[in-house]
Amino acid sequence: MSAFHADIGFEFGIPDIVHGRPMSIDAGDLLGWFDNAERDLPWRAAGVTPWQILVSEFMLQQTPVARVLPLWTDWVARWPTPSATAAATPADVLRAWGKLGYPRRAKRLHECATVIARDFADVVPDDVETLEQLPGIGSYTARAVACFAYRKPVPVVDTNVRRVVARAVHGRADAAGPSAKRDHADVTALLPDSARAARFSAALMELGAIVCTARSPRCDSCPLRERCRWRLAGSPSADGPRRPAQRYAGTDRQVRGRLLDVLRDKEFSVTRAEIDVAWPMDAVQRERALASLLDDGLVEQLADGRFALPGQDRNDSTASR
DNA sequence: CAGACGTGGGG
DNA sequence: TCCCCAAGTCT
Repeated sequence: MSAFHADIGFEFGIPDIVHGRPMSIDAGDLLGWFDNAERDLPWRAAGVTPWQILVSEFMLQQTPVARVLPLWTDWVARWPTPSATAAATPADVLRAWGKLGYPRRAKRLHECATVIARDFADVVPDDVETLEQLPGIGSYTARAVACFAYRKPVPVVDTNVRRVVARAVHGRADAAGPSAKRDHADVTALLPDSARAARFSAALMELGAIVCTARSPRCDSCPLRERCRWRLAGSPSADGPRRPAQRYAGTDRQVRGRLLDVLRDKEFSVTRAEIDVAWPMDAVQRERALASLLDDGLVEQLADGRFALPGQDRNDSTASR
């Protein structure tokens, strides 16, 4: 048993053999599990278009599935294509986004739709390089779209994948700092034949999302438990320093959220006074938050000094002429 | 590269 | 209650 453990040289890229099979993650194990455990998420249904998948990826950035679920279906029914989305005003899009969080994503999604409608004939690009150039699309989202919408065998690395790889392959309690080059190399090495690669990536993410979770992993029901290096090493706890938890209460982010909330709820524009009551405690902070919202294009000031969501319909009785 | 950027639910 | 964290992107 001790000799067994001695063979686990996870400091090196040696493809160790356990029970006659390669170490780390076996595609068959993972895919077999996924066939039964896959969640029935609406954006995975047959007939969902690349654009609609892209919308789900925007919404899922730093946001739990449970909070995206109630929004996505109505959203894609209302704006099924890039051109339909582009035809809406940013204000419409920001309102539909509601309190999903990080409203800049909504703005970028609208910008992304505009570019795709105008420059790509309303067709979402299928290659990572092109996708990465679009507003709001970074390395993860570009790969997710290429993989999940177009079935391309590209590595898709999100926080779930990084955690699963850190544990199962590297024997660490959690992922080290992100490193695109290393992360992609890690996953590329795991990818099975191109026919199964896309589903493998979906399965890897799914495992991290519902089994190999950050807080309390359910190793007992993990399809990788027999060869997971972290588990074989005795599931050691994390060693490195915890990065300080980010505060929210009292931050500019909270103020921005509060101000935007006022604008979302008003049908037309609002006065400076209405902005002020949304955050009366600190005028300096309030002005800073408002300025940043203006700067981000999330809010605009009208000629009469009132504030509104960008592209907001001004045709109300109080609008100046 | 560290820090900003929303929001709310679960342990 | 408080803290952690959830399919990242941009500067």
